[in-house]
Amino acid sequence: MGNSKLYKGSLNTIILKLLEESDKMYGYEITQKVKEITKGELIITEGALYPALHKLEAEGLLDVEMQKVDNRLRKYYKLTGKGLTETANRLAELEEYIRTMQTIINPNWSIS
Amino acid sequence: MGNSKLYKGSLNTIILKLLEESDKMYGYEITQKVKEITKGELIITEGALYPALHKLEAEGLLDVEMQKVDNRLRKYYKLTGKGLTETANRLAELEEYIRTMQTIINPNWSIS
DNA sequence: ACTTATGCATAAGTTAATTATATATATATT
DNA sequence: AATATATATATAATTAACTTATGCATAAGT
Repeated sequence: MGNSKLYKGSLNTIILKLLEESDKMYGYEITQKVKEITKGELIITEGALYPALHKLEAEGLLDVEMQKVDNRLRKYYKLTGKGLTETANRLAELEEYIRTMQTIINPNWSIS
Repeated sequence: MGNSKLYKGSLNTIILKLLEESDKMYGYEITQKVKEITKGELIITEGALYPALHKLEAEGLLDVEMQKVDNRLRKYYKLTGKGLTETANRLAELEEYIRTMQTIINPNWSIS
């Protein structure tokens, strides 16, 4: 993922947010969607994505539904009730993180 | 650090930015400064801080200067020329990261 | 015929953290 | 006087989230 190490730790949040928006998605679709909306800035590799999806499923945040399209297998993931709640939590954490980091970048504390 | 995993990967950037502002600082001072400016949101633990400082030094981004104050040892760190350049790069990466994540949080792409 | 795109999966290695421990002096509290 | 908290640095063992590499399989483009 990404060119900088900062993305480490944010993959789960990204997946959850996308599923909140799109109801259900399959793995490959997620990688393409992220590439599209970030204009190529963020590339989700399979080695990161699939283990992450499996973990979120194991935690009860996602439900899976298999489907065969054009003779190719797709695994559609969607948020569970628990997953929806957790998505809100993760997004709040992300916003808190961004606020904190902007406090550090924008040092009004150096003037005082 | 922090309560969420998002901070993973941003410690180096934080250290570099603080040193850019304050010229020279010692480890313990960094932990206190971060605690202060983030109002307790972000706690830098020693186990994370000192290895990070040593690594930044090994990479040639920081210079060290020992000093004894009140019979206690302090290791003051300051940016090298290379470190100053790298600080700018890391901050640009951080801003790019924040922009990207805000694109994902703020999904105008779901309307189209 | 060959490459690229679609689609999922896992194993080995890396790295930045956490957690725990260690040492030592100074100051505040009971 | 004894004890706890603050100041100051350090490292070792473990964990977690990645990267990199590999593997399989079908569809579409050149």
